[in-house]
Amino acid sequence: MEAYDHQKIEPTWRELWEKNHVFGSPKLAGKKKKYILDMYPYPSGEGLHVGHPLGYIGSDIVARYYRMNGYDVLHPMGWDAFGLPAENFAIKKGVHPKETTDKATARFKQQLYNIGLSYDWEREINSSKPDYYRWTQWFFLLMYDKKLSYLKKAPVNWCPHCQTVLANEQVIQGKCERCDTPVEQKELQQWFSNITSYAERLLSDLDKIDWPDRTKAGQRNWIGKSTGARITFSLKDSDQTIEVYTTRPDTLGGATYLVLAPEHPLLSGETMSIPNQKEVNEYINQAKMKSDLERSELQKEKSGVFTGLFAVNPLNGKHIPVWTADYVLISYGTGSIMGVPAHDQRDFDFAKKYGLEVIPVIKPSGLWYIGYVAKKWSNDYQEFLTSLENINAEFIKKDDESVLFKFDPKHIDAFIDFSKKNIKTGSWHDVMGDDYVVIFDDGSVHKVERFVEDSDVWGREHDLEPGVREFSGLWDMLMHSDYVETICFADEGSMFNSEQFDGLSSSEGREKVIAWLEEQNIGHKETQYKLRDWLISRQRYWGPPIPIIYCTKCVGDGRHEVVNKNGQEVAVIPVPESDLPVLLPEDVNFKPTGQSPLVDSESFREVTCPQCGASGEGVFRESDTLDTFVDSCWYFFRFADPHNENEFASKEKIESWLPVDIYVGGAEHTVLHLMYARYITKVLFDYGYISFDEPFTALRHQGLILGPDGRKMSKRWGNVINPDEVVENLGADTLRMYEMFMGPFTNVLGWNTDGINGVRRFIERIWKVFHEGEKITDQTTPKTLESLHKTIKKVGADIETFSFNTAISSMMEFMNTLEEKNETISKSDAQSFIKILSVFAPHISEEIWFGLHGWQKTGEALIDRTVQLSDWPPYDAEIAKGSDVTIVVQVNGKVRATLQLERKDNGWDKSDVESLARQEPSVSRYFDGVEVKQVIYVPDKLLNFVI
RNA sequence: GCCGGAGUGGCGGAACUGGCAGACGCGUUGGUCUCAAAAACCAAUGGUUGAAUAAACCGUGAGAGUUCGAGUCUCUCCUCCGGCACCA
Repeated sequence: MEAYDHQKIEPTWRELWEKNHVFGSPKLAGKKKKYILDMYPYPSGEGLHVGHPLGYIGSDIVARYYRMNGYDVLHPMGWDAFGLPAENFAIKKGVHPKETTDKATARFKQQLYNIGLSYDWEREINSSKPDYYRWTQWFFLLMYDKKLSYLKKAPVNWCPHCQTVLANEQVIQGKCERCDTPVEQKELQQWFSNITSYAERLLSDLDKIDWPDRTKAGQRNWIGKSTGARITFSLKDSDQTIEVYTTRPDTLGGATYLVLAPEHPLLSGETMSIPNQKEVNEYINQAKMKSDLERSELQKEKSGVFTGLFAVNPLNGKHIPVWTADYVLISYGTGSIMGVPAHDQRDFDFAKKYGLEVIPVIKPSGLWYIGYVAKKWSNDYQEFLTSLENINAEFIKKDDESVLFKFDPKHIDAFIDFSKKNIKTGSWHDVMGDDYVVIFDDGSVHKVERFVEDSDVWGREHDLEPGVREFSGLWDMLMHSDYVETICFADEGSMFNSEQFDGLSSSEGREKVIAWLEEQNIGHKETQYKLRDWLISRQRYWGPPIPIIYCTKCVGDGRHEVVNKNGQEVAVIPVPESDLPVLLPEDVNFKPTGQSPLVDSESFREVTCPQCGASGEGVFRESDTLDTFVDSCWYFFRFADPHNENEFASKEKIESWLPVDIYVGGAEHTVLHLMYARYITKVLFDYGYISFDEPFTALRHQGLILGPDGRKMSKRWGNVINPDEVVENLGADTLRMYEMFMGPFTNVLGWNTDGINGVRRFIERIWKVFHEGEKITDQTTPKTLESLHKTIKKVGADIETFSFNTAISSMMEFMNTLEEKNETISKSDAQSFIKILSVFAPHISEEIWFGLHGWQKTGEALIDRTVQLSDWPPYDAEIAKGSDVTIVVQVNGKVRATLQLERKDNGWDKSDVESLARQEPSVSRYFDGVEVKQVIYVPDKLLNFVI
């Protein structure tokens, strides 16, 4: 008896598979294809921990499954090898990024190889190699040619630590995604790509792809579509106007002031004079000093200054003040807003702070009244609370001293009634709704419409309570009471205080107001997106150089775009395609200076203008590099044709393999990579390069593996599990199976050393049964046969839905059955089981497979013999159903018995089952002296007596 | 605040279109083997009452509802995780 020795089995098979190119991916005419792709990794110097391969193992199983099911499968792997960590390491240690990257790549590859992943390594790609980034540069030129990439001076995100600009998507909560340094805003000339022109399609096409909900939601949220109106406000005593964007034109009547972002051009004073220019300038400078983070972190406390200007509310002609405040962002909409404090929380906070007018124009359709009553105003506070409960009041805030509540207006009379009885002398109760209703201690009831001053009410309140005397009026008092919490109503309702639009619902009103604005020629419907253009240039070294040459001599030729660069006029000359790649020079100083290190490379700087042939002074290259997300936005095309020297990939090969059928990777790429890749795909589609416009038909995210201590694996905690060690000690098959068995593929799970031993035990049992042949005879016993067919069915279905954990548990169930006394299996049925096992545990399966066939372990005829390329076994649906049925017998929905019956072709009759059930003592004992009202029967499943 | 996702034994988790809740594995307990231990194997394992492998009741975050029957459907609420967030 030969013990299971993974160290003896696994490396040998891996070598044989690789040598014989078992996992090659020819595309044969007429055969179905599956392109199953992992997000290609950044090869970090740290190497892999066991969490990294989780996704790779899952996709590998799926790839193997489809391969065995007769598909041509493309399952490649490559390296996202450009990027900041290697460069930062170079700065710190002086080792060239190329060197560290190549080393890390080799290590990664070895680690992945050791897990027995079925990649076609002949298609390996590396984004830092010239034969790859040549095409990254080509994509840039394509976008430039189609006016999709452009140079623009704009406020951009700048990371002071990394000394480079960042895309919006790389700023996480105001901080650099790499180093966590707060990001600054700088006005810089940068290369952008016009992804915003694809916003609508990027949004609507989400409907046609099979992606996780949260990922789609993340993209929708990032694109941030909103519909509303652009409204032009004219300024008092001036012919200038201010345009605002709003999603709530129905609240126009409530606009009591305007706010401009501090960066708004009007504030410079160049186009018109600003009365309070001095204060405004001070404020602008102050705002400039703040980082984005500071501006948003201080959001509780709003700030701003009055410009001295007044605008005219077009709906009611009121003169309203114009302010500037940094809660308004220049980058969204028109950079200015109308302040509607009654119906927007932010505007309300601002108005409250600066004492601006609040005019409500939307009421909540008479759905409720809001009231506030303090204990000190009531005779019996407890009784008052009980009365409130009797009218079904909903408590917003309730404690021993006071209560804030709301209730249905139909109870207003009841409220007035019990309030009258419960008011302390010298006090009053009040509620706010359609009206402001006040009930005084003498029983008089006052109703105030629209919160306007009412001398009766105000006078009485003033007389009754000393505290009231501090306030200048009714509104002032409301604003300083607990009502403030409820005065601002941001939902939809019906319009009032809005001239001809009174009585309309918000949704109707929106349309009508927009129509009216259009008639007056002072506004129109508008759609806005949060998505910004993609900033693609970086002032760093380790990336593909941007293939652009600037030439002063070509400025006048009228054929090239002219820009101002470093204070001089230059023509923008794209590097001709035949001159690609623009090689990344190696003789550079990596120190980040805020300029690309390429500036200092002599070999890089010296260039001849491809247009006019000039060189020397006045002709120079763009020294910025492309962001690594440009590398990764197209790499999945390259796998179809990785060695093509004439195109990024041939059209024919793209069409035969793409789009990617199943894409597997981390959820952290919700917006960055996945959005850019979709964008590039749409560009290629639009310009006729490809015939599809979504790159990834289906997307799945793998979960996270935490350390045994439940913390994220990290050197810092000393809880990193290295896959190399697991492979060494327990074997790649055990590692693969355990990672798939740990739990659902997408879950966050802790590594458990006991758990992996359980899987190892399972594998050893398989070895004992199949390799030692303990249970193999020439007959499969019926029970085992049924279990086998069930298992084949379930494993196949589970793989397709990424339910690997349940696939493995059904294989365990099968083994449990087979290992029961007297159960045996035939050789060919054993082979079927080994086939399905092989996608999870390829090495041991191959060993057993060869053993069952009596073949020698050699490369001879391996392609024809290997279990890896065998056919997925079919299952017999009839056998899988089983020979017996179990019918549950319930009395009033409670299980009282089960009937084990032989399966009948057309199922059991209700009457037969019922009479059998009635014979069961555990059922019939419930029938004494009661009448069975109803009997419910679900064929072959359940019988329920209702008594 | 908004948008997603999820709450099931001691733990990871099963449960198809509503139909035996807790599959499978870990852990735990008992046993076999052993001088002993480990490993391996066998058995038990949601909770309460109970001598019980009798029986009953309770059990899928909380509360209501629909239904003969709810982990699954509907409503309200709570908690946790993830993403976005002054986007007008």
